Amino acid sequence: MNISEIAPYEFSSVEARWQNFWRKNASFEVDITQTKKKYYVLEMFMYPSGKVHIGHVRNYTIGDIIARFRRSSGFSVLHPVGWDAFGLPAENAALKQNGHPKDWTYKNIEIMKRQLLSLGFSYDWSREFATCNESYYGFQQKIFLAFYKKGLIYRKESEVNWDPIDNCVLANEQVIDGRGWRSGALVEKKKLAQWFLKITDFAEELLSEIDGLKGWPEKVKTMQRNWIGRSEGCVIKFKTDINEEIAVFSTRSETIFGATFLAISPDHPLSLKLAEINTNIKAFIAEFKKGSVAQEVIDRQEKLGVNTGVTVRHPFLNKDIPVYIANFVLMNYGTGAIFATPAHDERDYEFAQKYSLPIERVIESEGDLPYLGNGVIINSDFLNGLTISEAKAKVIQRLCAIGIGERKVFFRLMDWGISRQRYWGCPIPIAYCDHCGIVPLEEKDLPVTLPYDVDFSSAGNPLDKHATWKRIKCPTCGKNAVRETDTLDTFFDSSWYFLRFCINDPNNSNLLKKEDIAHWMNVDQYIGGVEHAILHLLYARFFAKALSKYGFINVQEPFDNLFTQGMVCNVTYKKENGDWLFPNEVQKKNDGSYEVTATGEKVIVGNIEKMSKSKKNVIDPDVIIKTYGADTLRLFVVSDTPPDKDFLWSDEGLEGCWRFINRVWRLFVFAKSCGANIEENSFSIENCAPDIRELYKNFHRTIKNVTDSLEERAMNKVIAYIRDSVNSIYFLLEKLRGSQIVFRLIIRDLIKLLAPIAPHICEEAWSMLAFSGLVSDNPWPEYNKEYIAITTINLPIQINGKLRGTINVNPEEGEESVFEKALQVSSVQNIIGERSIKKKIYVKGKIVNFVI
RNA sequence: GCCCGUGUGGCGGAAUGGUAGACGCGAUAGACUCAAAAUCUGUUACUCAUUCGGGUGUGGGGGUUCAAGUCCCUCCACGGGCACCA
Repeated sequence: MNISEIAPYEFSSVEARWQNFWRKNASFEVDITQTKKKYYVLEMFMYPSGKVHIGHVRNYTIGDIIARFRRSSGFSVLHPVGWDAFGLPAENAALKQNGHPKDWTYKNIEIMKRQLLSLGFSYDWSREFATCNESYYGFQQKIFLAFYKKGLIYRKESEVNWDPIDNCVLANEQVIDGRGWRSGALVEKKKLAQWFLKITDFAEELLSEIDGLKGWPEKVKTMQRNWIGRSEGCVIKFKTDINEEIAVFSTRSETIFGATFLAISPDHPLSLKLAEINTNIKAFIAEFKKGSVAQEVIDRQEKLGVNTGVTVRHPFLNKDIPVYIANFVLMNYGTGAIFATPAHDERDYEFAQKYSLPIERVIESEGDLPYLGNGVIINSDFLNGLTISEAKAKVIQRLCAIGIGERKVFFRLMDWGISRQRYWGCPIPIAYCDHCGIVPLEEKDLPVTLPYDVDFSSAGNPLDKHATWKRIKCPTCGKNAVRETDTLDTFFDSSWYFLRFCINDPNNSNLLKKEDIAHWMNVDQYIGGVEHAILHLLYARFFAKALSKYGFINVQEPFDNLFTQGMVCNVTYKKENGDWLFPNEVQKKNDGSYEVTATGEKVIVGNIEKMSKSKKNVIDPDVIIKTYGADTLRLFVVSDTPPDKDFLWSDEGLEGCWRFINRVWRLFVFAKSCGANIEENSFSIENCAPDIRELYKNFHRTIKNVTDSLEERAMNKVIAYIRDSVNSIYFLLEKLRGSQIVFRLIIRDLIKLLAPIAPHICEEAWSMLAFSGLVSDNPWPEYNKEYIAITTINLPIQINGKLRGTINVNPEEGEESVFEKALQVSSVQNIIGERSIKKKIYVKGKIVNFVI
């Protein structure tokens, strides 16, 4: 048989066949009775938006490769799949298409599930659930009640984006340039009673335990640390001339002698009080209240303030300093008040300049103010001459001693607002009774299910407008009451789903069985986008801690290893008028430029950007799977680029992977034609021809390299090593025809090595070559240490650190003998000539270097 | 502004302080073919010599070392995160 005559690989029927086989045989279902060591692989679950995109494919392929690798390495691998199914887009789509969020969501799940199946992922489908399933959110309501009863959930007034025309609350993404997305009205800040989760109770733990997360990227840990933002400082009470105290928080207490004014937040109680008697202040606060709560607007704001007329006494100086209301002081951090030291703080400096307030230097330095660096304290009475840290310690001690200071730690982290004025979310199991107030529902009344018959035709929360749903009897007194009509933030849903996957039958079980959780947790490998580095991962960590504290489970940190994959990018194409074009709408011309295929219009090739619908630089996985098969796509999305880096789509690269799949296919078919069903134990490598022996030994090195690279999740290297060994096999193809046993052994292990990446073709080859069972069930190949031991090396010889030749030596050979051989190399002799050698270096098995 | 990260051929990228550029893409040549495609086999950092061979090269500059892409200092560029947090 001539290898070039082998027909192309018929992926389509093969892939469908094995997908059906795995599904029918529940090949990847697991339970806790298995005696093997457990391994839990989890990819961040998907929002059912309607279509799987290439970014998902990359994420889930990385996960599947790890899952399949661990499985064949002898682990019992839990690899579940589910849907993060509540959320705003379903409501938007329902509005647009006159449909229902529930129908829209379940229809999308069906479509996307079919897509996932067509990629051959090794999921345990028996554990699949969506967060909008009653069994899931019903249990979530139990968690809510438990947290509520423990005081971890509370109700508080909080600001929201309010659309005054539609009379409804807007999510941040519904505010566009400060206006409501539907009405176009200027969005206002409005206070509304909302539910909060006291995540700040766990701030210290959430921060300190980041250090123990050895398997997390440093970058993510840093982001979480910054987000929690612990700062140590001192709260200082200032006496005012109106018989009140103002408490300020400072981390720079050593600069207190430079304090020339106090600034308080417009939301500070004193501000509000003064507003009642001072129209200037009232106007200032009113102006401040306008405008959006959106961060981008706040960030660009100019520093503004108003003098209250109130003064405070400086604690150490015989002087009074004014109190200003300033828009840059935040009520929700620290005490909502600061002492301002313009000489050593940029914001204070800017404010002082604007309002012509005095600026007094208290840290010695040269150059312009504000000065933020280190130095010696000056103009500060008992602090003079001290360093910053000495002064800080001394002044805090003094403030505490005279009873106006207190050491204090504040966190940037704020409590998590969990209520949303939306329909498509988990109902909050609370009743409001005129007699009893806020009453939690009882467990027997759970789940509180979402009504299907809701009206989206007018603005506002459909649950609130529903005729009957919210009217209930009070669980305590039995009188008429109403339900809470807010639903939970979808981050709440995704904060514990990984625990639910541990339960055998998550759609029917009403328990979070401790033994199941104990068996599967922690997640050994979690994989997802870095966009969830802060919120989702922080909330999930918080849930694990809170649920453990209240006895539901016993898990401290849920994710042992975290892997954040890069984005999938592609070039963009535009018409001259700026309209974006899909890649399949353009074609390359002979001169290398592009034109619109249909019309011949000129095409501008734009930047490489993250694939997104709006820029139309998307690739439809379905089309790729149909044209090249799932294995080719899986191979492509992890080849070349390391999985944590951004991946650039290229049609040529994809073609290259398709060629490689066919190249190995031909190899498999060729191997089959060579026959051989000979037992391994009748084989001795010493009887082989030298080049075949070398090939076989090198293949063992490939096994090692592939295994090591998989351990470090470097799929690009895995593929490089496999390709390299395939090349070597091709090189000796005709000789291998006469060495069936070696050939068969190599092919057998090659199939195993490739199987996690391209499972369909490998399963097919495994069965075609009559190996027993499934390749998915077979153990990972092991390498023979003797075969990879190096017996001769090509030793580089350097002169003054420059490569001048090589010699073949045994790595065990003695130093003197190596030098002798090295000096005989003609290129080395030519350079050394008559010169004397000052120093000879031999690093065993590595290098020779002569210094002349 | 602060905190991370990254900088290597035409491109994606390899390289426990020890032969820089594995593997792939692209390019290019040969074999096969009437021809093309596919396939198989070469070549492919730059540069001078175009024969042996030499020189230069991992963002720039400096340093440590027998030896630096790798370690240290410094500057530059790009990417990301946070950003009135007192």
